[in-house]
Amino acid sequence: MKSKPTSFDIAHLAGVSQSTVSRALRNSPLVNEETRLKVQAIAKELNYKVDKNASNLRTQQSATIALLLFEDPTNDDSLINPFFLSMLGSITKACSNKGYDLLVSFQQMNSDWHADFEDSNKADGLILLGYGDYLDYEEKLKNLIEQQTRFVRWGAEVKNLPVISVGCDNFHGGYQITEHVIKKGRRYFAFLGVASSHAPEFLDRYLGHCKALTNNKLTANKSLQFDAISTEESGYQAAQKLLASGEKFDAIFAASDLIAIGAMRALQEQGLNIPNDVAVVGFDDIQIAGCINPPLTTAKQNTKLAGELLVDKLLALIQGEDVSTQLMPTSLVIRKSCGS
Amino acid sequence: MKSKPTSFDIAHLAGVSQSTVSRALRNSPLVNEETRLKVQAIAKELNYKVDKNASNLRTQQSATIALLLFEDPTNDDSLINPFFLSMLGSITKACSNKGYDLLVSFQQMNSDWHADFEDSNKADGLILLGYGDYLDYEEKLKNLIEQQTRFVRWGAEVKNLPVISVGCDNFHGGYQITEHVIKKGRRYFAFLGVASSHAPEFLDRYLGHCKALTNNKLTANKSLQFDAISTEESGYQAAQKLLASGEKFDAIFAASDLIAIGAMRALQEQGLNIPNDVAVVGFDDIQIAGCINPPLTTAKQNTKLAGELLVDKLLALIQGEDVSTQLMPTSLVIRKSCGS
DNA sequence: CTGAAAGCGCTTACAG
DNA sequence: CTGAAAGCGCTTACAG
Repeated sequence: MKSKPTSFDIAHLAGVSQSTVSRALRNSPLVNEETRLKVQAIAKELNYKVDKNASNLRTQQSATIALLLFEDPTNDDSLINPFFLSMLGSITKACSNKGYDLLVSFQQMNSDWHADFEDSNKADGLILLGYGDYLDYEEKLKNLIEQQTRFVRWGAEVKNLPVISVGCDNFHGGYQITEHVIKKGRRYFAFLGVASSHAPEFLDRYLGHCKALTNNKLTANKSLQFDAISTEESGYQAAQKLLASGEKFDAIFAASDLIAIGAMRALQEQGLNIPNDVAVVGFDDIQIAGCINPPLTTAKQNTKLAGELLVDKLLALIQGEDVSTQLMPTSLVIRKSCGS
Repeated sequence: MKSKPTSFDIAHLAGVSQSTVSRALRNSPLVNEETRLKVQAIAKELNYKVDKNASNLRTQQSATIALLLFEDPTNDDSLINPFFLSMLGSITKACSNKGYDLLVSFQQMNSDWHADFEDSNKADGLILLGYGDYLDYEEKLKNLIEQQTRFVRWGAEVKNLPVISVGCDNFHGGYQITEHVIKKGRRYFAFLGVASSHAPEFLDRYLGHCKALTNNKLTANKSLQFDAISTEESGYQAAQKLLASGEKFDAIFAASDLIAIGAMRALQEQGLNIPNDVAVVGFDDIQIAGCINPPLTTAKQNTKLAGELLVDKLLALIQGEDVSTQLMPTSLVIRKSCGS
């Protein structure tokens, strides 16, 4: 196994200095055309590649972004939430379009996040993506800020902290989808999802939901709100509690598609027809949403755009530009689960 | 913005040499307990992190694995195939369990794969994952071997090349699922999927399928095989060709779940009942498979195990150990689409 | 147990 | 346009 060629090997073969090789390979205008071509030809022949560790060490940057994907530890699925998986795909693509590498690492929300700091060392910046108890999370954000780590995150806007977020307009999304179902004639809405400051995104969806109700002269009944985190199982359990409560309802707004899917399973097990007996709507528009029976009406979050925005903003931040938080609109995807 | 502390800063503060700092931080047994604790305390206080570029340059390794995810360019979905997304998740988790970072990059199957070589420079090894025309792909494998790149790949065994693969026993999976449907009383099987050396995995599934037919005294009718790549749309189109062909069939074996889902859409649009009129089975067991209507019977590929095996084998390879190709069994997941 | 020193492979001011 | 040289921040033989 011959060892990898270095720029000195090429210099030797080309009969020039190592400095010139380095310049030629970087397409420096200082280098004579002829010399450059000669050097590049030899480099190609030897299959030479610049050692990134050396060049990064020298230039003090890495052309690498780290993605921190964290999850609520109460979710013991070995599967990652499909919504975040979709974000992961879109971020990966956006990075490669920008010529950046992407370092991916998983974190438990309740862990020490040692890795984030380590990663911040191998990467020029961080993208934070995941879910879990927001109050735990906020603590970690403060740490990152203190470390002067450059990062952006997916989620609701953070008040009182200098953090760049990209997220969806959860309030408006919740408003819009609720209003749609109201127009279909439903009156008694249950909400499945944590609606507290522990889950700001869900809370915003809930507040939009409530606003739509009151604007339409309906009352938001707090006894029809049941906590759930974003898993199918949690949605199933929340729907069972709802059914056991004896409360009257003809519509369910689930804070995420996964919750909606679990709720639908619970309802169908009870012999209830969706949407005739109960309309069900979700949030996210994960890929499964269109394939289940009945297909799920939902508020779509544009993951492709989201990934691009996150990467663009982080790169701008790294360049030292001014960057601001951005809310994206959601779009209503009407399928059969809501009665039309 | 203060610059990052180095080991010299710590040495200065601790009143020891920089060498000792380095040793202390690496928990070298050579260092006095007391000195070590002192150094580590200061490092923690300054929020010092070892510069990976420097240490990697010095040690000539990176504790990083690169994942090359490539796709057939004919698939213009912005979404990644859910099966590979699931593999991505499992590989990411397996890497972090082993203390390795994962660099993810997308490649177009028809591109030059420049990045693979570049990545091989930032990473200790490569994992190849994706689909596309196998014949194009083989050429690239030869290049990698020539570069003496250490890599493992997901897929069918490669003959005549020294390549480590981890894959499923596609032949047996195809056999098993076909036999199950035969036992349900079906006699006329269509196969949707490319069945040629351009797609070795699909071909193996097809061959297993044919073997099950002949072992059960049925004939594999080549006019009931329709090409499809692994997308919903391609499955939809293949099923339409099947319907238009006028051939008689009471069962479809789709080479992947995505193809099956597209085929089901085509059948249902024609008013055909699944499974009463036509049994449909797929391959992979992607997450959607259990949620569609009717739920899809399929041959499950264990992505969690696959990710772990890929990472384990690559790390063994990096350690210079002997590693061999491995086939994993698939497991039959029986749902309603096949008539039971 | 500790320190002085070499060197990993680059990039880039500096001098010509 | 080119070369000699410094230096990025570590790790680790070598000497004590």
